[in-house]
Amino acid sequence: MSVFFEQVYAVVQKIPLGRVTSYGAIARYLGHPQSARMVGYAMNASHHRPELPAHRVVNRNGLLSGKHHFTGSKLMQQLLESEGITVKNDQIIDFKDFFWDPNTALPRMEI
DNA sequence: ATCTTGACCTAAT
DNA sequence: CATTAGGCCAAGA
Repeated sequence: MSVFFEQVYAVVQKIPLGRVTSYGAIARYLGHPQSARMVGYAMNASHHRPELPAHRVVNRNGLLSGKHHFTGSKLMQQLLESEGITVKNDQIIDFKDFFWDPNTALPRMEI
């Protein structure tokens, strides 16, 4: 497994409860601003890590693009709503209010 | 070995 | 406004 994947998991684990972030934000934080797809791919490969709060990662529009990868089509939404986030039509309401940006919330990765 | 398919994003048209 | 094009690179066929 590549180091990049591990870094993605490390960031995802730091997402506070009740907050969400996006694939691109994680990619940017890891220094690969154009590798957002790889973050998504890393999540796809993260099924062997049940403790990972994968439901707190959505796309940049607040859309639950990965809900089909959870067991049960409503599970991702239920997990988010159980943390106080409102979801309607696979879309997070007031997304910007819940958005958690690792680039500002975490110390920037030092050189 | 090649080809296709993605839990994506940005910039340009 | 909407649409396209390009970049990213790991797996599965």
